Amino acid sequence: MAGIREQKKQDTRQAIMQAAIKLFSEKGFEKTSIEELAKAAGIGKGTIYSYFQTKSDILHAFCEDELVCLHQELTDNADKEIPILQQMVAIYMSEFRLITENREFGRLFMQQTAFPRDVDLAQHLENEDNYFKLLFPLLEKAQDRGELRKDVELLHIVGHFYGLYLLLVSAWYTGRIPTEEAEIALETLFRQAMEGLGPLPESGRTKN
Amino acid sequence: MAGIREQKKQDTRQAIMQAAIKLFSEKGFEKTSIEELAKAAGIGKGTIYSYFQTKSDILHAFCEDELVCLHQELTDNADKEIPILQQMVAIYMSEFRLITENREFGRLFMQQTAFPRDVDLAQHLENEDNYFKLLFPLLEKAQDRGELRKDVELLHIVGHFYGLYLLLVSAWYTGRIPTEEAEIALETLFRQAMEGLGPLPESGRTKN
DNA sequence: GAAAAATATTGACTGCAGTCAGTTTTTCTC
DNA sequence: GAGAAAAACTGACTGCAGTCAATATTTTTC
Repeated sequence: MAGIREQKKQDTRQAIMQAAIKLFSEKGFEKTSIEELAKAAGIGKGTIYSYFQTKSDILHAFCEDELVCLHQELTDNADKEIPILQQMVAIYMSEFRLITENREFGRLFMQQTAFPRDVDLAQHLENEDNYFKLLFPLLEKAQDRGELRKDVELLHIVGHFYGLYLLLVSAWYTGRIPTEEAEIALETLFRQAMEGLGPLPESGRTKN
Repeated sequence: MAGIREQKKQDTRQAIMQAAIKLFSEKGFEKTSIEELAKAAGIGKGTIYSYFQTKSDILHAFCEDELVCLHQELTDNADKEIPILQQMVAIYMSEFRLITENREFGRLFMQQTAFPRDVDLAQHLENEDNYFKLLFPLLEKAQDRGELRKDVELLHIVGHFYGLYLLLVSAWYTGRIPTEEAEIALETLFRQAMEGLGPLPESGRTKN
């Protein structure tokens, strides 16, 4: 049977990830060498490269895993009846917390996620699609409740929120938005997105 | 007098930039080594590092220069009376063209610009401030013409547009938006931003 | 204009990411 | 279960980014 080999592969991958989390957290990403990492994981240097293409891939894989869990959890447990604005803020804020928990990790992850190398595209698109699949139902419900326009594609709506999230993270890295103001800033941006930047119609703004 | 030294410094910097443009264009960024670059510029390897902190800084400095010129030119010559939406599309599209002209350059530039390393923060913030100063007058005029809400901070408006621009570039790198659809996509996003994602008030949407 | 101080330049050196030819381990075949 | 085929593992090796102690050039001082 094809059992031992598969099992070992899982174990090795796990060992690399474990060692990576430990060392990256202790010494930082840059200061940890692949050779150290290999030693800590109890394998040879070359082996790492049959599991991950580059050093930062290891980090990225870890973040990706965390995010997938987080998103799944959030969308499963979310209260789907509260206003979509609050739902989106909640989802993106927990992503934000994960990213900003470790400044250095987060930067590499965001750089790779927002502007991925061509080599990583296939993987990236798959992750992104899964992500959209999680958000779409929430947005559809919101459309049904009349909170969102129905004449705009869901993909565009997701994109819109995501763009503003990118801005938030960018502004955090430049120091324009400090951690403690992030949530309020995101809410403000999302509210602006809902209401529009154009002039108020004479009937006044819709709220929330 | 403090002339010869200053002059030489200018010349050397220029020589590095020239050599960089040439080699990066011919062989690509990754394939060009600092040693080659130094030889092409007629200086020693170490000297490069007293002008730029890292290899990608050289690229970044080049892009930054180009963008500063471009923005100045655009905002000077722009027709300040056409709808703000068209103005913003024009400005960001020329930035987009510059970025996407060379995929690899552009990626590094965007990664650095959106999520800059802490070492580069001071420089980055200065550039960003200059950039805002160029856009603010355009937005203020638009507010006066009644095209933009006056109860939203200019910084938030700029941020909003910039976030959507980040999204566009990101979507281009993932292949979700092909080059030829970029302009229409950006216009759509910006229009959505103006109109809002929330439900249409009974009086109907404002147009443009 | 000579000696001293300040600044710029240099390339040999270090450390590490990533490769690859050779070796070991697992699976398949009869 | 022996021998062949396939897959995984390994660490010596390569190439390059970035450093730094030594050297060269420019400016300042008297």
